[in-house]
Amino acid sequence: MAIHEQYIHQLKQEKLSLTKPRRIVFEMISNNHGITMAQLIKKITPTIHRASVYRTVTTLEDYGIVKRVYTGWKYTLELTEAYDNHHHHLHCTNCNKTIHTEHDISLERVINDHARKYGFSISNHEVDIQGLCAYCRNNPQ
Amino acid sequence: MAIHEQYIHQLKQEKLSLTKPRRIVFEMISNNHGITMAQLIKKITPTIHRASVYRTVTTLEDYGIVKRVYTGWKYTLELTEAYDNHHHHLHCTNCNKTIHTEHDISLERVINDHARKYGFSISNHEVDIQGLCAYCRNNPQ
DNA sequence: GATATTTTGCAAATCTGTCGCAATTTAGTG
DNA sequence: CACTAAATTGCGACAGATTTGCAAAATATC
Repeated sequence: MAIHEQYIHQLKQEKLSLTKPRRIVFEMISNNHGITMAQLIKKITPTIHRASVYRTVTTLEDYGIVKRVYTGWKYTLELTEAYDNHHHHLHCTNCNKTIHTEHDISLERVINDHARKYGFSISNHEVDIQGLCAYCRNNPQ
Repeated sequence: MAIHEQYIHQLKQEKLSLTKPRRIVFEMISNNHGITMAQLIKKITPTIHRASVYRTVTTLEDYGIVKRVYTGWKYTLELTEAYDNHHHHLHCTNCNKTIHTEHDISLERVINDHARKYGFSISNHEVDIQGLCAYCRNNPQ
């Protein structure tokens, strides 16, 4: 099922109206994984008002459709695992690009074990890795 | 060597003056791991001006002495690995407390392997785990 | 202690996110 | 398709967080 249909279906399920902001914000994020709030607002103002963008993102976050991913200090927006594959982020501090990694089962397992040692039950986790990407390593300066 | 001396030594090395804000901010963070910016400012205002606190934290961050750790949306301040043991964070979404975990060599290894698959060389990484702590699991509601 | 340099304090500006409320849009329903 | 109730938006104002320019003060060096 296309994520677009899944989305509309979930909205209906949750008794949320399908409004213009909700259509555009979702489309924007799903076509621009890792977009920042500032970029998002810039792109769709004045079609959609700033306040509505914030409200929409918050709503979609509450319903587990969108999430904020912190990379260092700023955050970017992505669809959650329900709409996209679970992955982690490699952020190159030189060229500033972010690589989205493939799902890695041993990483997941070790993280779970780590938390379990403390009697902790995980609902969610993020791994934020910073360093140099292959290109920047091989092309210094 | 006491971290205090290490700090003074590094400042000199980097040709940074040892000023009152730099002394107090460092001391505050090392004695209050996980303090928030707001708490920090509250504690040392008006001795040190807000703007100087921000500037100092940013400087110490640039030199790898202090780091901001994001837990969900807000961040807290800590000394980096150069001044403290490397660890990760278990954030309980119920009681809102954060557990600082012990160094876990297999977790480190898996994270390194994960990044290496992409030709990425790690300089730094954070693992942010959210869920329920042992206490809140056993005492629901 | 004099001097050059760095850093601070301050006030103003900017940025980010939130709020109340009237006007608009949406989802049903006949 | 028109009608109505409920949900949601746009807007402007607002609160808090962070940054900036610049003159004054503190620091490091000799």
